[in-house]
Amino acid sequence: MSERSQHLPFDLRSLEIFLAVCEAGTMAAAASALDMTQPAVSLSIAEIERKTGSLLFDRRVRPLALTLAGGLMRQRASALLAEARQIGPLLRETKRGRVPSIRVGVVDSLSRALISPLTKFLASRAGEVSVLSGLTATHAGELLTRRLDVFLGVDDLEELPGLERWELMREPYVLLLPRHAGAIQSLSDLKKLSKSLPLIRFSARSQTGLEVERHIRRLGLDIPRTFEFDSPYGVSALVAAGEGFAITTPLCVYEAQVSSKRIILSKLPGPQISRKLSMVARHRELGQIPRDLAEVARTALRATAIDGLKIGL
Amino acid sequence: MSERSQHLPFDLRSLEIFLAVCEAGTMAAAASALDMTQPAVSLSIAEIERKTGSLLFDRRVRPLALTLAGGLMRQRASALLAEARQIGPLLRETKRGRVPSIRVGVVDSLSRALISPLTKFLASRAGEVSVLSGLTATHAGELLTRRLDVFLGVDDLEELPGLERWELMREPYVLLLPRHAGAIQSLSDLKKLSKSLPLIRFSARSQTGLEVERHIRRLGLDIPRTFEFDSPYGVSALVAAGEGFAITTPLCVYEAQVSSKRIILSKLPGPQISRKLSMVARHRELGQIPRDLAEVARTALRATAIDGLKIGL
DNA sequence: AGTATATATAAGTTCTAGTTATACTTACCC
DNA sequence: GGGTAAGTATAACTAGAACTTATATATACT
Repeated sequence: MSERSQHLPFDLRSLEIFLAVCEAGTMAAAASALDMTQPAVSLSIAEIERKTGSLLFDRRVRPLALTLAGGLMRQRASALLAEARQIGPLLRETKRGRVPSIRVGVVDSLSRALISPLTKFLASRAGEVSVLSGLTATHAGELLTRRLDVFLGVDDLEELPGLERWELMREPYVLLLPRHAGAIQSLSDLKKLSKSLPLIRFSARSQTGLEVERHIRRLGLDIPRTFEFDSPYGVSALVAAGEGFAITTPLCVYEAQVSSKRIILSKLPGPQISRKLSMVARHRELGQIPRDLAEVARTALRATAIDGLKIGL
Repeated sequence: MSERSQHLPFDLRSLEIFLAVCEAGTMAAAASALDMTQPAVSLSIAEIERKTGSLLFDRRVRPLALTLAGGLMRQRASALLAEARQIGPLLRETKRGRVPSIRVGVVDSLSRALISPLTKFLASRAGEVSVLSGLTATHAGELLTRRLDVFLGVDDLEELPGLERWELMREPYVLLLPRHAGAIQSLSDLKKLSKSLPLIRFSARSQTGLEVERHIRRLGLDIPRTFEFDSPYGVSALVAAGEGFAITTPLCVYEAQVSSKRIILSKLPGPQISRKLSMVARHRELGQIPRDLAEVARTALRATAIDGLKIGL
């Protein structure tokens, strides 16, 4: 009961009545427009005034004049009702399996491979489609704060509850070398290479960068930090320019679209590592859409990976 | 009764309950958070679902999962409630004679004279102040569609009901000539002038332009249409450049701020005409504010008109 | 001032949102 | 797989909000 006091000083019905009075100019006219009696309208207005503690109309004049507070209430109330009235029809849309708007985050290294097929699919399931590129870590935060509905990236946020996850594919980390570099067969070849050419790195802000770094330490390589990039294009472009070599993945290379004449992909010597690409959405909020979306993404990634092979792995 | 059917399928209270369930994950938990019983929550949710015709939760799983429609409802409902909760506090602001936001239109030719004093005054009466410049005709439309609260211009919209009007001042139309032109004493001097120099006009979209045009016809002058401008600056600048002469007003000239070395203001020969500057607001919606605002505007215009005289009238 | 038109108040009625009590589901655990 | 704990739905009831009719009071117009 004590809770009730902090409640809203009006409900949508009373706002409808208030607006009807604003339009009609008198309570009596509003009452007949709303098909109710004049005292009901009078009481409803009086109730809002009592609960808000503000007079909305100046009763000393006829037709009624809005007070300062009343004018403000009119602006706000009409906006509020307009939005409220949209909701019902929007809900009905979802019954055809369509959602009014959907926002998807795609990690930079997949955007070239996925943006077009995802958008095409989503257009059939949503009225408004936003596809945002960026880092997985950023997207994870945005998913949790509801600025994104789904993201596709390299972290499945295993530790967080309330999410649904789909594995899209795994891809191996590989060596990306300038065409002129010799073949790298063994770990000692790699160590030698790292003396003559710098390692072009993914920044530690990216999940991929962190994994590469961890692996380098595991291999016992101690390579100074010279170049680092947030984006797959930066890494591949520098390798293509002969400025260094990189540890990356086929899809990252595909993403960058650098000329395949200037680069070679080769197997990483020593223990193999791979990265897992996942899709993450809030638990059961989008019905069938995530499941279908994951399938579309898998198909697109498989197709791209096959193309990616042509680069020369 | 038949009316009731087209009503909104929820009210603000039921949205609060719905959101509490979304956050709590179960109806029972939401009920205790809201300090009510579980069946009440269950019934409230069921009622929204019945009225919207959309299932919001998937009951076959626990904790409850949002359906497609439920996810959408969650987004919309939380936005709607956030706005609704702002209204109460905003209304309270108005009790100190302050209004949360006010939007004022000022006709271009007064903006230099008025913008600073009006803004200063409004800052004491509103939390958010917008002052927009433009043509009176545009502002009139915006006033009626509630995108403006007040405007100051050259039309008092006499024919429209539901508005309050304040006269700010009258100012005479005058001749604006390049410094090198000879004195114009009589109508025949003016006719002669119009053979050698073009008339720089206000566009017919502006109220001032229409009045000037009407007066020219009344004087029997037939002057070809060469230059026309929406803004006072355009007109004055061309006169200052020696490209023509104009029929304008002191405040329009002041507005343009062209060098007084290049221009002369002189009395219009023949019958005198003047323009009336008015302020218009929707009837009794802003309390005392319009009355005070009009006084501020009058003071500012008088001060400017005296300065304006120094230009050389 | 008198009349017509609005608004406020009073008293009674209906209907809704809440209650308690209980039956039914789902999830989980041995 | 059956038993148990936790959650949800349904039924029957109640308090109070939202309306109603009836009537008193205030404002505007002539």
